[in-house]
Amino acid sequence: MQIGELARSTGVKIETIRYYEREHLLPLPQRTEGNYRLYSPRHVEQLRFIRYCRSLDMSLEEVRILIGVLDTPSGSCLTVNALLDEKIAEVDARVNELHKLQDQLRQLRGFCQQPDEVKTCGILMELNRSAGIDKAQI
Amino acid sequence: MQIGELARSTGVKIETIRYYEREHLLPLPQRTEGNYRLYSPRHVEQLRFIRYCRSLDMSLEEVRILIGVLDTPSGSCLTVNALLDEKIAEVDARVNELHKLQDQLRQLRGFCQQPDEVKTCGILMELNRSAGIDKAQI
DNA sequence: CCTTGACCCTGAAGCCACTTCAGGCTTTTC
DNA sequence: GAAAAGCCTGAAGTGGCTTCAGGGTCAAGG
Ligand SMILES: [Zn+2]
Ligand SMILES: [Zn+2]
Ligand SMILES: [Zn+2]
Ligand SMILES: [Zn+2]
Repeated sequence: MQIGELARSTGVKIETIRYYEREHLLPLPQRTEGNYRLYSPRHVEQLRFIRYCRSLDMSLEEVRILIGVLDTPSGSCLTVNALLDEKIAEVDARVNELHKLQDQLRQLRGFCQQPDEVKTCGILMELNRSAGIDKAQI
Repeated sequence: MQIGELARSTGVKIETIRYYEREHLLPLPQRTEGNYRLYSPRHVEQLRFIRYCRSLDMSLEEVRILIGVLDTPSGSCLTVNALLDEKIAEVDARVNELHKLQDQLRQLRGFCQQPDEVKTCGILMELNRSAGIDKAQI
């Protein structure tokens, strides 16, 4: 299976696959006489694993750790649990931030119901006012 | 006011201030004889405006647009409204994504109550299984 | 007068996770 | 035998900064 087919069957761009190879996240594939990469089902599996971890918002460094853990099957999985707990905490924190942001943005949007001139626009006035208040608070 | 004081009074790092200058987000300051930057209250205001917009998750490109709008006070503020609407939609979408992610992560975490060996860890097994299922779905 | 230390300067490179580009080779198809 | 599709490499670009290397400026103290 060459790189194009791997890309199609996983939905990962060719350049990304080569990038993962450079980053040692995918084992080096065999090569044809013409120097084309040749992948095995094992590569497909590992690439999917990487992408699934990425879809769970893990960094490549974290994926690297997980792959390392998988390669020592007799070790303990404490690392994995810790990694997940941290990730969960991060996501929770981010969601809270974004909830606040939603409130702020909606409130701000309310300051200009119908578009007027820039110099009287409630949004812009409020942006300037809030920037000033931040000043006072800090 | 030189750059250090500006940095202290706004909580923005010196390097970031210089970066904004390079990016034409802050007007060029005056210089002393020794080539030190000299800032006016106008700069303080604009820097705070930038940081406040950034705290609302706007990109520097979007901040640049807002600054441009502010510089033509007789124009209409349609752009501003559109920008905010788009931003609100983006944040809403991201919150939805993260909610799903929270569910996934918590469910995944549940697969390993107490740490066992890597080869029997429910989390790792589930990660591999899910990566495989994604394959079938696509 | 000289040195120390705080403060400032520039240009370049590093961060992450890719993406894009330039320029060229291999294989398949007509 | 020539075009088209596929593949190769190495380098640079993305955003929003941060960090680094290698300096220059300025006020205070000895
Ligand atoms: Zn919610
Ligand atoms: Zn308005
Ligand atoms: Zn939920
Ligand atoms: Zn476990």
